Amino acid sequence: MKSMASTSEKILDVAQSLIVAGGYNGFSYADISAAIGIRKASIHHHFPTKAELVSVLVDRYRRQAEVGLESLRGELSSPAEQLQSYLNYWRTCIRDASPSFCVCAMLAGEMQMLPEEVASRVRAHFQNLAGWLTSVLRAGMEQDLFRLNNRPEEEAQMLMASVHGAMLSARAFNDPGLFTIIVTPQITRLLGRDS
Amino acid sequence: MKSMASTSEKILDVAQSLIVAGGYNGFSYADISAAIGIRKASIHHHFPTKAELVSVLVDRYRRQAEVGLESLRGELSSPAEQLQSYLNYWRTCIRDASPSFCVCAMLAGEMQMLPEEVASRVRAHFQNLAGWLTSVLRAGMEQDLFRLNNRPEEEAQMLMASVHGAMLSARAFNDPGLFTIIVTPQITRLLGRDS
DNA sequence: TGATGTCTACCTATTAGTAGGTAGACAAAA
DNA sequence: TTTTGTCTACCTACTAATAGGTAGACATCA
Repeated sequence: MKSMASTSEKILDVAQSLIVAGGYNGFSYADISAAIGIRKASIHHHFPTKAELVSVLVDRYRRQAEVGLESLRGELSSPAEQLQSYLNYWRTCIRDASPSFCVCAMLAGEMQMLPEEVASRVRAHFQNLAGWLTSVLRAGMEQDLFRLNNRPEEEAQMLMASVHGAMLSARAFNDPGLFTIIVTPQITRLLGRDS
Repeated sequence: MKSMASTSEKILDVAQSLIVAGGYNGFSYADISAAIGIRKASIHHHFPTKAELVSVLVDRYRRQAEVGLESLRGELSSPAEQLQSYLNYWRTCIRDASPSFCVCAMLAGEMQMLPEEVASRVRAHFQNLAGWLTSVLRAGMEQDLFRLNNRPEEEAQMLMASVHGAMLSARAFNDPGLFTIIVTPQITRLLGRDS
């Protein structure tokens, strides 16, 4: 009973890895079909249109992200540890090339030509993530763990941009380690003063 | 004698704006054809294959960027002003939605499925930009204008990631002002201590 | 029985790219 | 001076492959 993933979940898994590699226009039903050994028509049975497939995909991604981030927010760990865990997640992903890029970050680049139903979901993820980071930063500030030079919501945007930019650079230079090099000093900066 | 742009340059102009909007797979010869009122076959006359078209496009972009950055390096302005000018360029672009995104940053996201001839050129641009930022930061450090917490080449990577991430966020939130909000504090940080 | 999932077999539109030809500019040869 | 050839830029008309999507038959399972 190793992987009991349903067909529709397998479809979403493959679609996600294809989007991460090449964006919305970078994959087709034929690609998915070939990858999991099922006919195109069967994929249409589960997801009538491409826009719907990607919408469901982003919904699933958002749900997983929400759960993941929420679980970090437990009383167990300090805001500093929460932030570090978030970054460790991506560091591991990028090193192991599992999903070496955030689906929503990828789609955000194509915002202007995405079906509206997809675009709005991507926007929503960005809002969620910014919100989570803001609340963690604010908590850390109130506990005197972080010394912020800007308002928490601004520092959250800065951090989010660093993370996404670091993903891009790691990919452009084909150097997973670059992610850590870029992102770690930003945390160091929040924690204290000097590196 | 307003705009005497040659046909091939018009093709590149349109292609560039289409790539910025939707990436490599986000445009077709038919799109360009419709945009400038010329037949598809005529575009193939100028650029036999899509990979070649985009390669020439990236070459042109790199040349322009090189010239632009080089002109900032004149003795006239301090490293701090050079950095500021670079950011102002993008701030204006994003505000006016001209090319509201760096072509190479867009393509870097699709790295994994780009024709090799294109991918290598995109990598080269990232290298150039990182190099330029490194040398400006190093100069500023030596003149005691910047107080860096990390090695110049690392700070350059951090800054570059911030810029690209800020472009992405500005697009995701559909808020050009976000670019400045994200990027300005990074400069402030380099310049002195407190915001 | 009927719902679910998969299939074969198709459809139309679009993709990148090709074949072959036309009209005009320019230059050298007659 | 005409004529011949070459070149550039564009055209119409096509190709093979792929895109997303549909209709309906068949099987399995509750």
